Amino acid sequence: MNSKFQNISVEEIERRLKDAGVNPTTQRIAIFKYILCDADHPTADQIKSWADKNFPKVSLATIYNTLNVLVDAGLLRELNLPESDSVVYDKTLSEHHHFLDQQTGHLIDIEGDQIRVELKLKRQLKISEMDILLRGTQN
Amino acid sequence: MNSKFQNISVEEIERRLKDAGVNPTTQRIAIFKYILCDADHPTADQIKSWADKNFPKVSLATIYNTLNVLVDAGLLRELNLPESDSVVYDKTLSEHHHFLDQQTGHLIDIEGDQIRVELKLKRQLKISEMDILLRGTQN
DNA sequence: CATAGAATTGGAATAATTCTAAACTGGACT
DNA sequence: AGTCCAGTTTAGAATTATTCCAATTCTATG
Repeated sequence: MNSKFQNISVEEIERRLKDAGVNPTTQRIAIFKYILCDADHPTADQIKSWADKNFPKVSLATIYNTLNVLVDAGLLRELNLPESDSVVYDKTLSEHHHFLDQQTGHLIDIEGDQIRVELKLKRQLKISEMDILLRGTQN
Repeated sequence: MNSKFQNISVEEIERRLKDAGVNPTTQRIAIFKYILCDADHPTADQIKSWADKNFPKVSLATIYNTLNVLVDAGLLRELNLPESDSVVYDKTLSEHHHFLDQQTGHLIDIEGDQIRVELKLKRQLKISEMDILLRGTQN
């Protein structure tokens, strides 16, 4: 159920791109499908490595362009973890947080319903977003 | 009480450095004092700008060296916020989190006692650290 | 099928940080 | 005071992720 590796048809990918107002080009479809179906919080470089094995040519610039387009369209989120120099891309759009396994470096999504936060702020703050990063180990 | 700008004597700074096993050189004392007394979540570049006005010469490499030494000694923490390309340094060592004012870009410490988190994790995870970043606006 | 606007490309540019090798400092021992 | 040495500082080169740029290639539409 919670499988990271899904099978989504090219048609479905195209439809999602169009619905989000993104022109579904060959490169965008391929990159988006890879992220949705095969990858797990990939970096631009990991996407590039994968692309090099599966396409005649996709330039790194196109990968960055595409990722930015997808993020701007709300189809992906970018995550900037302190422990990595590279941005990783997150296909999960529902409210969620993250757990980083300090032994393996593996990043796991934690759905929003698994964390309840109670704020007792002294200041008058209007909170619009909240990022939580848990660190630790898995048994 | 919650003042960001404190007055701590050079002797006290030296003592803290020594206690943490850090050789209290002129540059380290100056930089550490600046962070503790005058700065608010500064970046290396901001420290460099300040240093340029107050010293004949402090190289940027020394600033980075010093910051790394202080972080390794547990005298500072580094924060890597998604919205900035640069690391910022945090003098507050007690458990706390952060609020980022999306209008001003200002970063505010939120003490640990103002946030209560209840975890209902499905997986068996042993949590050792938790970073929370709130975003929003101030009234 | 012509064409304009969008997408892609390779390579140069940028920016934060680290690396390197040389020069400098300051305390310990004469 | 003079020498020595480990630790520190320095300037500048190197690294790395990402963006920029100008030129080329697609693609949808008339």
